[in-house]
Amino acid sequence: MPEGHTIHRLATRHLELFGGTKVTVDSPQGRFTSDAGLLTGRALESTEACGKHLLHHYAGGLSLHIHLGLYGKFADGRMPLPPPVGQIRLRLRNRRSWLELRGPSACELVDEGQTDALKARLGADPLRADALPDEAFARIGKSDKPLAALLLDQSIIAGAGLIFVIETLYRAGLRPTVPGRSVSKEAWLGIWADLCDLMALAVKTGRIDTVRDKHLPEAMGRPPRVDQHGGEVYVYRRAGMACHACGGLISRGELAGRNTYWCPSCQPPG
DNA sequence: CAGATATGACAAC
DNA sequence: TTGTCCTATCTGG
Repeated sequence: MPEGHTIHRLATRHLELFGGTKVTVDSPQGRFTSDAGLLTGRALESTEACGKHLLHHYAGGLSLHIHLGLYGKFADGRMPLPPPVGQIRLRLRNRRSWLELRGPSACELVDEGQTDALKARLGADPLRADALPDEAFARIGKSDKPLAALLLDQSIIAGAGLIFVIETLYRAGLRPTVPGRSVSKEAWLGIWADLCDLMALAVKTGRIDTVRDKHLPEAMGRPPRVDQHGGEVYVYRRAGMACHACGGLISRGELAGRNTYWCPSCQPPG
């Protein structure tokens, strides 16, 4: 679930449900109990997504910082509260709605200085209107590291995760392993624009779709893809399957402990 | 029912 | 590069 588009949707959703109201917070699991007490009774003033980080800003200069990591998940609904199931780190409610958080890698209270520090260590977020691609290119263009690793580095680009990165590289015709140094300024601007488009679409739809119209199932006479993240993609988790464009078999590799995927002929080496 | 796996990030060698 | 953390879900036996 949690790439940047998910976090941006959550920021909007949480403000809709809880903005301007005082919240009651607890931690059925017990790992956020004392902090829950500090939040209870405060009004949610605004929410914000910075890359994959979610911030709730509460009255009195106190903010809730959440990072979902690999497994984190939110659920919400209308009151009354359902009986707690599983490990609920944080539960938040007002008169009308409830919110549950499970499995985050970060769930903590922070002050303004800490939110500033967080933002300072993040790179450009393709989902933020004010983001510019130049600083990222300054780092990519002088690095020997694989391009996929550079794009996943949140201090270079904030918010893109494995699916967006792997799919964007497919669409650019570049292997995940090409060194950053080998990417031209023009190629980089194309990748950046594509990330902005794909991620903005995902914010609208709530799923990651990267397949161009001419390669969609309807156009290609193939069955639509049904799986966990739900979108139509070219290569992510499609190792051994046929490339939608050329019919060749998709490859899988490993990069810093994560799976990478590419089409050997659509993304030629070097 | 055990084991593997997951869209992430970090510390420690 | 390896290990660790967090939780749910899917796989195979």
